[in-house]
Amino acid sequence: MRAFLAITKALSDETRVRALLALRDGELCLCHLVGLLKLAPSTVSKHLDVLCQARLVERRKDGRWAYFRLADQNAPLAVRHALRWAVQTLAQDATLGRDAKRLAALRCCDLKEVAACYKN
Amino acid sequence: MRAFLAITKALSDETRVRALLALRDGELCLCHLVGLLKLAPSTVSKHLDVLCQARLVERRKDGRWAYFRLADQNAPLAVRHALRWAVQTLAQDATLGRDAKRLAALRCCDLKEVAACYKN
DNA sequence: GCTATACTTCGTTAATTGGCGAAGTGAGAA
DNA sequence: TTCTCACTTCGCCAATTAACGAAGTATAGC
Repeated sequence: MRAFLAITKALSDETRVRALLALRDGELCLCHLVGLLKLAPSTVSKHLDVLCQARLVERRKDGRWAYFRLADQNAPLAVRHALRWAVQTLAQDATLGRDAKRLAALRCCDLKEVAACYKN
Repeated sequence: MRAFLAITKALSDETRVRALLALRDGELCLCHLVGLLKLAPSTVSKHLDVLCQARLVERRKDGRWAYFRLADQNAPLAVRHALRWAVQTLAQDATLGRDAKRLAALRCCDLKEVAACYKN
């Protein structure tokens, strides 16, 4: 029950769902997600932590950068099924479609450039 | 996205999950659920309303009694998949197992007897 | 009609949660 | 070793939410 509720709570916030689905096409670092979601880095970091606690997302540290990616085959069955359900259900979502376009652009940028989101 | 979040929010509270899964073996009236969950009738009614809004549960009025049952084949695909996922994932849950036992007893009782939960 | 009853709605309260900026951490650059 | 920078943690505030009891609604029985 605990693991189940961790998953449903993680999926019950639009910002977190957008962050999660943004990882469909491969890993991103936090500054990518900050650029996409246009929220404070601390806020985005916290959301990603919730997704990691639920095991929907995995974190990888590379130097100063933190990369996030969707859970893989090693994740619990409940997590994999939840991911599949979410991706299928939201396949046609308009907001996520717009996000995907913005992300395609962000992915092409140099990391240094993307990380300019911190320069305020 | 709106429908998706309605489902995940509905599933993100333990009380609601217990109420939902209690309906696995057929419909129940509110007083059954009040007896199971041991919460105020107004609280349980509100939780069931959230589940109905998400279309996970359907409500049927029969005289003074309100019966609730799981969504059927007419429900949206997203709802049916969510239900299947929840039931599968929580198949072995200890709390829900205990609930099932208590429910088996409650189902045998006369409705008048069950509705004694209002007599406080 | 009138009353009792099963449920819902409303208003309040306490706890949780999402947001922010400031301060802290730790790895690479200088 | 000192500084910079990407990120995380902390403390705060506003908004949301789960809980309750009281009041409202509607139906069965007298």
